[in-house]
Amino acid sequence: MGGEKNVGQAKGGKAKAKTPRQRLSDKEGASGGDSPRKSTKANKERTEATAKSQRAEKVKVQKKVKAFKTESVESFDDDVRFNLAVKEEPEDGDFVPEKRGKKRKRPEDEPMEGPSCSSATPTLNRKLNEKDEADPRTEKNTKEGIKIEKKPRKEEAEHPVTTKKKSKEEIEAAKALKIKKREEEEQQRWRWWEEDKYEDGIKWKFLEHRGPFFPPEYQHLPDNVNFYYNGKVVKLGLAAEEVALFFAQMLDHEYTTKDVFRNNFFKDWRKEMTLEERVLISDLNKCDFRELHTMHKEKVEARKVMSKEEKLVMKGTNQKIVEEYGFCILDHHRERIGNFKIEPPGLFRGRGEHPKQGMLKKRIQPEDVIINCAKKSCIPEPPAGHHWKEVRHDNTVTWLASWTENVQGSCKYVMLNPSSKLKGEKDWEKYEVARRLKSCVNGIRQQYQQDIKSKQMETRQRAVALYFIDKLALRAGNEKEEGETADTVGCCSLRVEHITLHDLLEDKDCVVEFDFLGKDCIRYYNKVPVTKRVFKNLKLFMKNKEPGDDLFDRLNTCLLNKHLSSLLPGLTAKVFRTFNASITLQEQLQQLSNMTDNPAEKLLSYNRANRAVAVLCNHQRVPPKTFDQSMANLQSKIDGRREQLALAKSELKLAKKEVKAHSSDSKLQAVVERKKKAVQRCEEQLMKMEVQATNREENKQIALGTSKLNYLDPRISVAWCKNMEVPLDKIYNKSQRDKFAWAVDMTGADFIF
DNA sequence: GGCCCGGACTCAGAAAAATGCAT
DNA sequence: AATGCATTTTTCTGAGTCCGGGC
Repeated sequence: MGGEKNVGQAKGGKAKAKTPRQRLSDKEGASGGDSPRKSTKANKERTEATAKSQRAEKVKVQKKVKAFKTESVESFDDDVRFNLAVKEEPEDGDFVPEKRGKKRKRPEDEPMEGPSCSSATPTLNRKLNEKDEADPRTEKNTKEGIKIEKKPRKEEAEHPVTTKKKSKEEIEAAKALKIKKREEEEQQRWRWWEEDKYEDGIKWKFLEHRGPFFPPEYQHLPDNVNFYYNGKVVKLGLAAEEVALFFAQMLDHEYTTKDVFRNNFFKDWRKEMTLEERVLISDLNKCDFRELHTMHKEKVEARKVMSKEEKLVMKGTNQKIVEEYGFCILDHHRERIGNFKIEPPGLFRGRGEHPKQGMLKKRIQPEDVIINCAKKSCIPEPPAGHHWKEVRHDNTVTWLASWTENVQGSCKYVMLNPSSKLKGEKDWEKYEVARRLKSCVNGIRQQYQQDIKSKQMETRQRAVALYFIDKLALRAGNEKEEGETADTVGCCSLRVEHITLHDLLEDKDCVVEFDFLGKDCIRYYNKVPVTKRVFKNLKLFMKNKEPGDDLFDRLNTCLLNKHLSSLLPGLTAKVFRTFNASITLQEQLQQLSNMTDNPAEKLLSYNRANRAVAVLCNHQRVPPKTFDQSMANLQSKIDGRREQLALAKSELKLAKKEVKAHSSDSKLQAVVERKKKAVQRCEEQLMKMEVQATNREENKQIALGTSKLNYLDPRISVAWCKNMEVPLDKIYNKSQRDKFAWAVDMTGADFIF
């Protein structure tokens, strides 16, 4: 689990959320910070391991990818990313589709009038019913003008795999059908990127959905499964029993060994008990959940070994739920909802040393849920006997339903799938802002270099922070309320204890050593040479401060972002992350890949470029438990193949000899050809496996997904695929292609970020 | 007029589920 | 063809960022 990786080992003690007024000026003495949080030895060792391999990985990537981050001491100008010549490109500032297709006007009737409730059956329902009879994919428009873009994800269920054996033709036919369907799907896709945008702030004109899906109510345990307290069977009431089961289910998890988790759980559990239960059960250590735990494990196991038929039935019922609740109608188009299921109750699992871990996350009732939909739409029915908290019709927001979660008091939303217009449009815009930054980043960099010399302390701090955000792609670092969350920081909230200054380290001058926990308690460890000016300023910022004091005591994200938006409308700290990630990908792809490479090598290059970004953004993962094993397996496979290749080669030699001996025997010639082919095939396979091994090893604790999904302008990848003649599905899987449909459609080989 | 608080949205890794692949 | 394991994809929900409204 995540926490294990990094939790609590980075330097740093307690969070010290300060209001700006409370902040110390750099001249005033600082109040005493608490002693740094102690970490267990085991934890520490884990950290070291992580940090070490992280460093190793960095070195590796740098070497292999020709140092995307040069460790140059002189100045940041030596950083390759900073030297990027701004290429002249057509200014498409106004967020306009780049090519393909003229703008298509929205059909006149489209905006306002949606389907209305006046008809007997709700629109969504009717749509579904129709679907059963006729293939809706063939009908472009219904009476209401709703186009069906998407079929349920799993086509197979419509054509259940029969138990009869399939002939080759059948398989072929199925394949062809699949391809055809994909094409049709593609044709029916809502090409929103070719339409005009709505006026500012308006997210939709019509929205209809069935409301969220609620998890089933809790059922009592079977009679033969018992909870024991102090060795005696105790029959718990429904409420207490349900919560007990939450804990029992997690018994294998490290969480249940943590004091904070156990205490929070016990406290909240007792609240769910009857008076009697509460009197009796006063010590968690005397609780025996083992039977509940076993039952749970058996249930999981049983699900695994279900028969094919049972699995199919399950699949069918799930599909029905998705069909009914998983889609909405937004401005005449059927769109997939992202999280239409209400989160079931359970125990809160925070990341890292979260002070609230183990608390009870309560069951959400319809009475807690606010529904958002169009006035003229068919209002979703609450479950029988219930009512909604509120039904509103706010088209300036994108959510369909929301509720307040009890542990942190924050809002939760039901929103659309990444493939939807609402998400896609925003995504596109994000990359356009990043591209705008590209065209003026040199000026901004010059300015903050100047600002570092400013007389104003605030300006200097802002400049240094921005330098870090730009150079290291750090997050902004909002202030957090102390004691409410795990102690993590970003750039603006860095504390003195999170950096160490080295005048000289490993042959480099002015090195800043970062060591802190970032988002999700992922440790950031990096040694970075900086300019003399930055170094001197850091020394000054740290003067007379305690380890727990803020490094940038005159700065916060609000101030920083205000400044940034004055430089370029829409510019915020996080745009730098997007920009630097995307530009790094583009440069790395340029440097690493060659048209003459074979397909496997091209993919390796892509992955390496992606990896360079993931390293930059510090996207980590826990190496899979089976990593070493699977690596060894692959290696032995490689060895096996090598032997095979050697054998094939010697056979080829022999055959050649034969041919020489009995010159021009056509049969023997054929044998030689066959052997040649065998050798070639062997070589190819060996190569492929070796590349795979390299890729996997380099990827051991780097997570590529986050950057691919959230930071890399998909148009870079699409253009690369076109240039390199790599099929797009080698890079993006189905849902990624759906998410980036706008980019796939509009991007040509000539795209430059 | 600034600051603080909460709403709305993006981004994040873990875990579950599905799929692929070897035997 | 069935099984079992590895890998990939999807789901889940917590953790950030940023902005605007109200005081």
